[in-house]
Amino acid sequence: MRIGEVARRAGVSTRALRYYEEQGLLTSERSPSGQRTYPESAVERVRMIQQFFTAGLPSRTILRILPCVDTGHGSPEIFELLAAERRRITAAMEDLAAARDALDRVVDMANHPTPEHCPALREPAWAPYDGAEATEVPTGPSRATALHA
Amino acid sequence: MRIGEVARRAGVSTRALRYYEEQGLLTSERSPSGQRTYPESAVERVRMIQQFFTAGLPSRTILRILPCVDTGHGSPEIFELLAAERRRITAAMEDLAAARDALDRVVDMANHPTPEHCPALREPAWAPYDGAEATEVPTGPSRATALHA
DNA sequence: CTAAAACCTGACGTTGGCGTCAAGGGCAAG
DNA sequence: CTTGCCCTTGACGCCAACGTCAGGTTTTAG
Repeated sequence: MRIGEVARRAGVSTRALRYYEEQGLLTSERSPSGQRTYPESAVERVRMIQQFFTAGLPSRTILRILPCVDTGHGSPEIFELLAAERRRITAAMEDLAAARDALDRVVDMANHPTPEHCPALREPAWAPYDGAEATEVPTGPSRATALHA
Repeated sequence: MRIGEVARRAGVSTRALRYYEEQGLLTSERSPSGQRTYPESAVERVRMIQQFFTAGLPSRTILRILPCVDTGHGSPEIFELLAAERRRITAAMEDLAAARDALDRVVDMANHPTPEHCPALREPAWAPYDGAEATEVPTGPSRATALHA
């Protein structure tokens, strides 16, 4: 299998695959003409790599984990690394949950304008912020709708 | 309150606070000599900003959310933005859970060196990931069956 | 045979949330 | 007055996972 098919099937760019190889995360055979050739298992390997990247693991960490995946065993240091990353992930999930709840609180506050749930109405602390400056952001007052997230 | 105390109490650097101000996320009065002065509420505000950053919200998005926090109401676009970010966060949590489970599988694999549980030595896939929908999604895989309530 | 894909190797660009000097000003204590 | 700590603006550095362009080769379809 050549690089393009792996990329399509794994849902990444060919650039990413070459980058993974550069980082030592992925190996490839070469055809006589120099083109990369991959086994079927590469697709899954790439998906796993992607999963780890998505979870915020840096490539160097993944590089240390993958041999353990390949061989099926690892040193105590690797186990500690795995445990540490697991803790990091758990902490990140808690942070995300907290931020999500914060967003929910914002929505609730906007839906129920009661002073009890609305610190902005209790204290005039950040209140002098509202009018002139907060609506327009960087340059030129003429751009109304350039927003598309 | 001056910048140093806000920084200490909010657990960020003074550089970060100046950066927030530069991005329009935080305002300050100035003393006659030009030093920044903050109200008590700034500490809480900074913590909220940090929480959003930790959750992966870019500063421009936070910039659009904060006025809603301040005033207690927002336009429909803001509500859609909040909803979209909430979905992003939920998806990110699912990705994290999937990666965590992948790590757990690595550990299990290393603890039980039986070929049945060792995909590196066998054929079958080792993730609840099915390659069926691997057609074309360039930005971030975030598909996971409901494993979180 | 030819033209379009697909592939190759560099190599520079991007993005964001700061860190980190650099060079100076303000202000209380001794 | 001077020491020392905190503050100011400005500007460059950084890191990581690629995107993207350039310029050339290989494979494939017609």
